[in-house]
Amino acid sequence: MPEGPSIVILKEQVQKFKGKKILEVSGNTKVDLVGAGVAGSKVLDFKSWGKHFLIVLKGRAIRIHFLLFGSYSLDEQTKPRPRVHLHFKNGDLFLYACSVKLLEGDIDTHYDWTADVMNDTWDPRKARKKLKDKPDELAADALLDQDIFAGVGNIIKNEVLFRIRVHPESQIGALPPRKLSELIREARNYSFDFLEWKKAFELRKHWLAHAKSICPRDNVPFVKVKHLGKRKRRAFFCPKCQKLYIL
DNA sequence: CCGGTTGTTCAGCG
DNA sequence: GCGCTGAACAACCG
Repeated sequence: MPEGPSIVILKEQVQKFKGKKILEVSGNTKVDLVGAGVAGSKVLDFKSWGKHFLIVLKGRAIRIHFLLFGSYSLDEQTKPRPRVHLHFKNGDLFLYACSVKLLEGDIDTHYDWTADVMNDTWDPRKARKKLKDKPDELAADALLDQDIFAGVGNIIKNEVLFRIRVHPESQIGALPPRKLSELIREARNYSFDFLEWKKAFELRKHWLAHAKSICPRDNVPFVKVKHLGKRKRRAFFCPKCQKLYIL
């Protein structure tokens, strides 16, 4: 369920609850939403920041993070033990196996929207500046850094690196300026491709590197690393066409 | 039954 | 306080 584009889809799907009053709240979250008086308040907006799904109320927001296994359903409860269940006059929102937090105060004080690769205000120059401060960082780790590329997950990471022909263990500081620009540009571009493919239920079909075994460019077997970089995530890359840049 | 995963946080240590 | 490591958590699939 994770990765930024999936959250953007969720945000679109719950639009019918925007402006509506939460009539009832329940679920097994440890956050005391009932005691906090969430029932009775109106949803002012739904927002997303990277992989965070935000239910904005007056003066506060419920922050949902689906981690690896989280999921949701609309109107029908499809799984046992919802973490959060919001009941509206015109339907229901069920959130399962997610992390829940209550953010107090203006939502804008909690988030830098320009760091979200899917956001209208995404600022590639800021990303570049942050990357400049981490020359030793591996390209694979940098792409997963939510302070720089909020919303990018492991699939997007692998696909972006394949697209721009960069080895995941390349160091950021060793990338030629043009390559660095490509990395930043494709982190956003691929996220929007991901969004469209996911909406069409054909995401996997478009994977060129992630979970694949042969490079579609030159038929060479992909290298598969189980725990690559400091974030120790799965990596798939072509030893032939993805260049290793080292300082 | 076991191993693996589109992710993050926190305790424990040096 | 920092950086690193491993554990913990969660649900489902093959």
